[in-house]
Amino acid sequence: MTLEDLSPVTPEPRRAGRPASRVLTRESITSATLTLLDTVGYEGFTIAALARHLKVAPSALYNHVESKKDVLIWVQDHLMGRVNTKAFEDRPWDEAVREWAWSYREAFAAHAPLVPVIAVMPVGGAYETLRMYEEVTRGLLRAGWPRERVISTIVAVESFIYGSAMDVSAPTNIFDPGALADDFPLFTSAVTSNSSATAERSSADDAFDVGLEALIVGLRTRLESLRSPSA
Amino acid sequence: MTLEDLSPVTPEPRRAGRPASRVLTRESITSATLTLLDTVGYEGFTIAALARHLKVAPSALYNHVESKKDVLIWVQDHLMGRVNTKAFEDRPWDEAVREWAWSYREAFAAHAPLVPVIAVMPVGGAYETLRMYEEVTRGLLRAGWPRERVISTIVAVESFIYGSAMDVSAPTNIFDPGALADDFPLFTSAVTSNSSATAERSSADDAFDVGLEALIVGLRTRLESLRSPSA
DNA sequence: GGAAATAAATGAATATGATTCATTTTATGC
DNA sequence: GCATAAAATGAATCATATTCATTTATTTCC
Repeated sequence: MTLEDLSPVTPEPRRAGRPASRVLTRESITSATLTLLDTVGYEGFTIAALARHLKVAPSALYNHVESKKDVLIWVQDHLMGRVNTKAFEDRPWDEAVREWAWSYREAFAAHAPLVPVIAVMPVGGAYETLRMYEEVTRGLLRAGWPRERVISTIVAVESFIYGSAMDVSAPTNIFDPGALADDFPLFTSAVTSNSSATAERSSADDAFDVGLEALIVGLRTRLESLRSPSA
Repeated sequence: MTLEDLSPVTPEPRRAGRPASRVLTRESITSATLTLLDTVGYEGFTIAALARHLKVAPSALYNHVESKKDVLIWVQDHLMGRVNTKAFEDRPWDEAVREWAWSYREAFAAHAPLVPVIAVMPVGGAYETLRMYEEVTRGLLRAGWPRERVISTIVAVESFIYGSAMDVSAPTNIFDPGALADDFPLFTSAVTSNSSATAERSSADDAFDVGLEALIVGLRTRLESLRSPSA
């Protein structure tokens, strides 16, 4: 037994070469990334920091991903698992859309930097993402949406969700016109009135509610007109 | 006259020290950035490349901006000048919102990487941005929107626009489920039907139209209920 | 009108971070 | 049991943004 064996802080630095049992898996990498993001945010999320959390050398990660972006893709698919689609099983479509949309925004509100990535990422191979879409599609079809209108409906609501998820991380006083207030009096007074009107919930929650309810009303009208192709 | 003076390709390398007339201005930097972005896109947009276009040393730019992000902020405010708000002057609010939203999306569709920046950027000091908001606010107020509801209405529509602007740059086959098609049959068939349904316009345009029209219908309902506070 | 301060350029570091490569060790397939 | 592939280390490498010392010109102030 050497002196090193007595030190509890530095277990044994792993020597080079393939270890007896694998240290890194998709799951361990995804989970460490989520912990790291919670701690240091997206600015502090570096390959070096992730490797440190996983107790491996940075280069070890490249046996499992091709780039840092791949890690983020794993994270985003994982987060899709938190999106609640169960109301599509047995509730009216509008209620289900409401529940789905709120949980979808919630899942990504704390991950705004992922949103631009998700928005343009092909879904092939992203299991959780496809599962989510499958369930939403099932719900809309059962409610009577024509099959060829399902995707555009989903994309429309999703676009609103993505924009709203980014809005959550905006500073509360984002609309403060500052020194230019006098040049833009109408907007300035609207901003002031808005602050007093939304004392309770956050301004972002309020706008999301407004937009989502408007979308649902509009989509209901659309569904009705699609089912009675008279006008 | 030296030999160098005869070469048309290499004018005179500017020597160190403040030049007689300034080379860099907010306008020259913004305009060179737009040209550069058109040429090489956001991946190729580096400080070195921008400096090359402007025929200055990279470090010269830092006399005018604090960071690369500042350049993007100038660009985004510039692009806001392309957003069409004139219908708010004399058209019904729903028509004006439609025109505004399409032009807003158009202005940023080719600049998707800016969207996450805009979405969380304080507007103070951004002149074109504030001007745009002022005119939208004027239009909504004139149409009878309560002042304290204007901001949440704008944010709701804007969130949809931001999400949709990112959607434009998504690959056309983004929803191809690939090898997992058999596991998600409903979604897969919806994707197939969607492709045939939107042969003419792009799928992104179609979804934007669906969402925007739904939003307008829903907002109209909301405006009516706000003006007759009976129910 | 001249000195001091400020602005705006150059060019040479510097810092950070992702990624690559050679090497080592171990597991796995035949 | 051997050949091959997988999975780790550690030491480069590379791309980029940013900083710093220096130079020159303009502007400000007495």
